[in-house]
Amino acid sequence: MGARRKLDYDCPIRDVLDRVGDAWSVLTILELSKGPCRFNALRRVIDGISQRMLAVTLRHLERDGLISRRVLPTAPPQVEYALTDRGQSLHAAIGQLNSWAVEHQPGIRADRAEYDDRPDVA
Amino acid sequence: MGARRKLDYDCPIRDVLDRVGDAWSVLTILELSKGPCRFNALRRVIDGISQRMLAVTLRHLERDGLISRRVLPTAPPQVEYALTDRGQSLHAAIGQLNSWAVEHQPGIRADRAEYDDRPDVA
DNA sequence: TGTGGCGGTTCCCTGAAGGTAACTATGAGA
DNA sequence: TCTCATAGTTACCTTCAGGGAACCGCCACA
Repeated sequence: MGARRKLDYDCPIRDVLDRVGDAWSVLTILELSKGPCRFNALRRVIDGISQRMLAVTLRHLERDGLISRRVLPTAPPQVEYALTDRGQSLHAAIGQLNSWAVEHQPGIRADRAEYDDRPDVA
Repeated sequence: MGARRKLDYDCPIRDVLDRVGDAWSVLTILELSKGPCRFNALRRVIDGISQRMLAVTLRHLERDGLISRRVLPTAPPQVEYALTDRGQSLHAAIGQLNSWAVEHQPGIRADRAEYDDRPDVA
């Protein structure tokens, strides 16, 4: 949140919004919901994300216990990320929100158009 | 979103995240879910919000058809904001997310503490 | 004739988010 | 031997969201 106001008075939903309000976090969770994935593979599939932001995002998600990080004992060591159970459940919750979005998007779009069209500068 | 990337490829959830990812929008919806409220009353009760951000937030919510704006024919005209049906339903969806947050916050907090404590700079 | 509340709008300026690019080490393959 | 991929980290720089303050017209009250 741009506003670093402390309206985070221990409010639980602020914790989740800090993740869910972040586009990269959501996209990353969506990707990982399809199955485990490595760093550069994620980078290639999450269109437009920078190396730095992917690293930062993954660290945040890992810190919150939403994803797991596993280093594979391969030649150049590869790192596999996967959703934890908690991450899965958040993915489900996001799905709920997504359903709401899908259901209401047409109406929202229409209202926006109407709002933008009316010249009631009055 | 700081990133003005166009990962908004018509993705419905981006629309809703643009509102839900915004702290002020959520707080405003939460306040209005208790009942209609006027501008300055909202300002007083939403701790820390600036006049400008309240105006901006209300306009966004109104544009998306989540709240209604009604000018009362009083002496100094007062303006009453209220959740629309769509706003109510979003409030419900936020409630779902809130439940998730409340349920998982202890675990998240614990994992964060653990993550921060371990000095595996290795 | 102020002063205050109503509901905003406009300006400027800062602080933080995030992009870019350079750098790290290791091993495989040409 | 040179180059690529693996997974990051770090420094630098730009952008823009949002805070703060000033300002608006209007009316009531004292």
